[in-house]
Amino acid sequence: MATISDVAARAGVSTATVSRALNGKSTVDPQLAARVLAAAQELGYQPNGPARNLRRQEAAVLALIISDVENPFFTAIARGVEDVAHSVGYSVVLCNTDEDADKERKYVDVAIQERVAGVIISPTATAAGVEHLARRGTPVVAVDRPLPDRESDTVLVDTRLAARQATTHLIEQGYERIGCITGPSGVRTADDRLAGYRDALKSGKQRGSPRLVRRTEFKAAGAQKAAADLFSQDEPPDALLVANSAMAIGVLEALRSHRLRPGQDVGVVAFDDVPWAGLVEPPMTVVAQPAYEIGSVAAQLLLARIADNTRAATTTTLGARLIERGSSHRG
Amino acid sequence: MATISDVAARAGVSTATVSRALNGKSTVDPQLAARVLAAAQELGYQPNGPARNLRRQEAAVLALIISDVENPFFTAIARGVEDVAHSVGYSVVLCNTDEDADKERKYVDVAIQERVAGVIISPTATAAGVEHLARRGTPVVAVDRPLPDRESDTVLVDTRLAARQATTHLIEQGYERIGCITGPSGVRTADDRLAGYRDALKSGKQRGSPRLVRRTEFKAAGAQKAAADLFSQDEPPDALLVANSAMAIGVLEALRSHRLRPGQDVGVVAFDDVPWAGLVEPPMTVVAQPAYEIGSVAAQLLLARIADNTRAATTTTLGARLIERGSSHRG
DNA sequence: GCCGGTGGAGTAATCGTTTTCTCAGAAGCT
DNA sequence: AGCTTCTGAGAAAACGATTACTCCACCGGC
Repeated sequence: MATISDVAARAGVSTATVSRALNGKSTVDPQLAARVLAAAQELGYQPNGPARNLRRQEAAVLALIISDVENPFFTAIARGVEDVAHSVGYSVVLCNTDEDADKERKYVDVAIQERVAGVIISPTATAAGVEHLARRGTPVVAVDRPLPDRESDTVLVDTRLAARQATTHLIEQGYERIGCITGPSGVRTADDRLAGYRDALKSGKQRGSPRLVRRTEFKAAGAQKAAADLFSQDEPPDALLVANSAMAIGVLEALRSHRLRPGQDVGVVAFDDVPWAGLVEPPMTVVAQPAYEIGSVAAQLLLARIADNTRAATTTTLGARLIERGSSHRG
Repeated sequence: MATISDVAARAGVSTATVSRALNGKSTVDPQLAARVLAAAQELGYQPNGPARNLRRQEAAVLALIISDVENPFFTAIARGVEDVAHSVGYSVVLCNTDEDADKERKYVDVAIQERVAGVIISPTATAAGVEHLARRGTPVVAVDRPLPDRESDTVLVDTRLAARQATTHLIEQGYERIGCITGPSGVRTADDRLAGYRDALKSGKQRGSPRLVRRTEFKAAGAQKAAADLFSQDEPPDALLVANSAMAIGVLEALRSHRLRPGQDVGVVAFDDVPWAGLVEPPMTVVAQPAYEIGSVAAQLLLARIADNTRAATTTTLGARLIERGSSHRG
């Protein structure tokens, strides 16, 4: 593997000049620069990243730590981050925590060890290890959920309001026993969606009941059980607010096996506008979150903070949009 | 940020001893080792990755270069890779090429520059830049599609056979004008699925026709147009083999807008068993590919090759499974 | 008692860049 | 002409780990 000194030798200059020429730094005689470039080309020179990062004390890499690669919401965020990052020459490393505090801690440590320039994270309930980042001074942006204590840049969706609007929509459609299936207690988005649901019931003069609420992992299997459980009660719900798209799959399966038709028998609104939402029968009413935008905004904030870490921490709250389809209409 | 010499000073030993103690190398007096560990703990020491990688001439990182993070098939592969890699202490960097040769080339260069230990890639049609990897001696495993000329470890699905079986299934169900919507020419999986489709027609004594075949990007939008196009012909197809799940979404949308019922009017089989396949009406018949297994096998092969680069290149071909649901039955 | 072997720890070289000095020569000014 | 200023390029010092050597002390065998 060719090194910078091979290039220097071939071009008949010092390594310092090669470095300057290749990085377009300061002023190098154009003729020399051309010679250096040619030499590098001929040797197929690829700079040694670790050496560069060691010297620079920082890698042009952003770490994106999310809780589930298989959730379309997070992959859309990833795209938003990537597009922005790449446009300014940063690479993105995607890390998958599976909502597991140990994995999260491990990835945070890897991020620190590799001296990434910054971290975008959707923290687990405990936000394990993020204080290490703070200690080291690595810029952090939280997405989807805020960090518990640390103040940092944060990009959120007003998910409580969105949940409220979705629930209000169900009330307006005439549903009278509206249930809610949301994520684990302690996960902020899960709590917020539940809170928004309750807000709506209260202002809609409906009485809520713990018997209409279930909490489980953000997965299909858990939601299916929860829904089955709800529908085998004496007074089952006639509508459901579902906190994400994986859960929606479980709920729809449960409805099917109970021979309940979405819309007709049980109104359904779920979070996240997945591509297949329009294909089920009837099409599913959803709360569309601006996932791509979350990612791109987060990346921009992170880059700004990398450039200037003295900026005050900001919180950006984006709006969600209710997309009405058949699953929330009786007719 | 604490360095290894800070730890050494605090423990009253040399940096060499610290390094040995922390890496569990050779023999260090247990008492000393304990002192070192304590010192590291107290200082919150995190080794400097770039420095280590520079010296070791290799990073404990695998690059996974795929063509679409939003495709569940590829995210499932990613999980397979991750699980294996992490179990032996490697990290995984996920890179998204969007089927774009330039991005692919760029990511390959990044992988080389960062001196990753190995690369798993689903190459674009041109496999841009992979020869750089070969030149540098970086181990490579191809997944989903083979590399054009380079011989390397490869993990494939027998997608041609799967397409043939799926098409034969449609023939057996009594469909008589079976069409095919597949990916761009030159993409191996797209070509193979088309070939398998033709194999089946031939042995089923059905006459194929170019008017029943459409090629487009592996995306919903393209497939929707293609399907709309097919159905507005004089003699439209009465069944379709669809080459991936994103395309299936486009096809189902097109069917809906033409008021054609899957199964009843038009038989449908699509590749990839996505979670929502069972939820559409009627449930969709699919070809389930062992995506997670592709990833885990690929990671194992890569790790083996990292350990011993003299091994002969192998090709592993996994089978796919047809899951029959309602969309391919008339009744 | 001497010598080779060995376990355990320190010294210092090394990885390949970037970047700070340093310096030579050209150019500009009076 | 003599002085400063400026420009461009080289020499060499980092960056922080790993590891090949070296060295010391101790042990056992003869």
